[in-house]
Amino acid sequence: MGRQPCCDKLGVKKGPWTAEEDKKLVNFILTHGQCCWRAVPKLAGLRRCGKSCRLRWTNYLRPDLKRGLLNEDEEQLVIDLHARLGNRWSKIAARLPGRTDNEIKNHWNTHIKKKLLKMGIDPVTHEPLQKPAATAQDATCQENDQPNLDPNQLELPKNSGHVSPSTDEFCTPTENSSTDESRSSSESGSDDDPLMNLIWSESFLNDLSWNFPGPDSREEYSELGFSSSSEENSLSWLLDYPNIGDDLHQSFGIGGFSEIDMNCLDMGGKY
DNA sequence: AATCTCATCAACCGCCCTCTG
DNA sequence: CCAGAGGGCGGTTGATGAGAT
Repeated sequence: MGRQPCCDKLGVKKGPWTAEEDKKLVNFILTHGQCCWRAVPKLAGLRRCGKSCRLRWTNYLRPDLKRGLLNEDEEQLVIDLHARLGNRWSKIAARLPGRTDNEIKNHWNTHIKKKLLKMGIDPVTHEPLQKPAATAQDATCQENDQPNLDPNQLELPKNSGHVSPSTDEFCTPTENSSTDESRSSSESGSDDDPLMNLIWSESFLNDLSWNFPGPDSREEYSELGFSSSSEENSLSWLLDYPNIGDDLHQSFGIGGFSEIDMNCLDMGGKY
């Protein structure tokens, strides 16, 4: 019998999303809410798989997403949760407001895994690594001069003596988020994300002059060659949604705008 | 300046789970 | 209870950018 593919492969576009597609998707969801994903592409005028739409929305377009690297507290939380839950990224993500399973998974694979290995901890079992002989890995571990930790008290060295996370810290990662100094300069905490700053800036919120969607400028947008690889480009059209948060809240009860998030965004009582 | 290597992350794939008729 | 449809999840891949040589 075989399972029907989730979508008709014929004519289904793949690859990076364009600003135009993003616009269509958000426009549709703002209008209709999250309904049957399978029907979304057709109704929204997208040549995409429903799954792809859902993924794009949940991982990228949702307005309640935090951007930027996980800060130390979030990282620590991820490690703790992973020790208990394993690779259940969605469950882990559920405990980190504004973070997606994909994001956490990526961060785990690129940052945390290495960090744990350096500390001599098996990232899979959270047990101390066996040391049959002095391996290259062990050599790197020694620079930490850190004894193998009890997995039940997993704690990163940087965090030892670190005060428990305050709500503010949790919401607005600061410079201390640069746990991986080598990469963080260009993409440090969400505070530095120009896109989100732009979207949630006062001037943005107060600018009532937007008219969605302008027939000229916006429509030309995707033809200018902007690709979704650039957040600024691919999402700047979101500026056309002055009440995006309200709409989302009312349309389908997005829970992401928790009180915490509201505080983080510091929108001066906008909501 | 050009090329190579590595790291990152958005997106896809396919399996599994849940819901519905 | 069963089968099929749809959604969700986790693993993997490929494009891209940054740093090293």
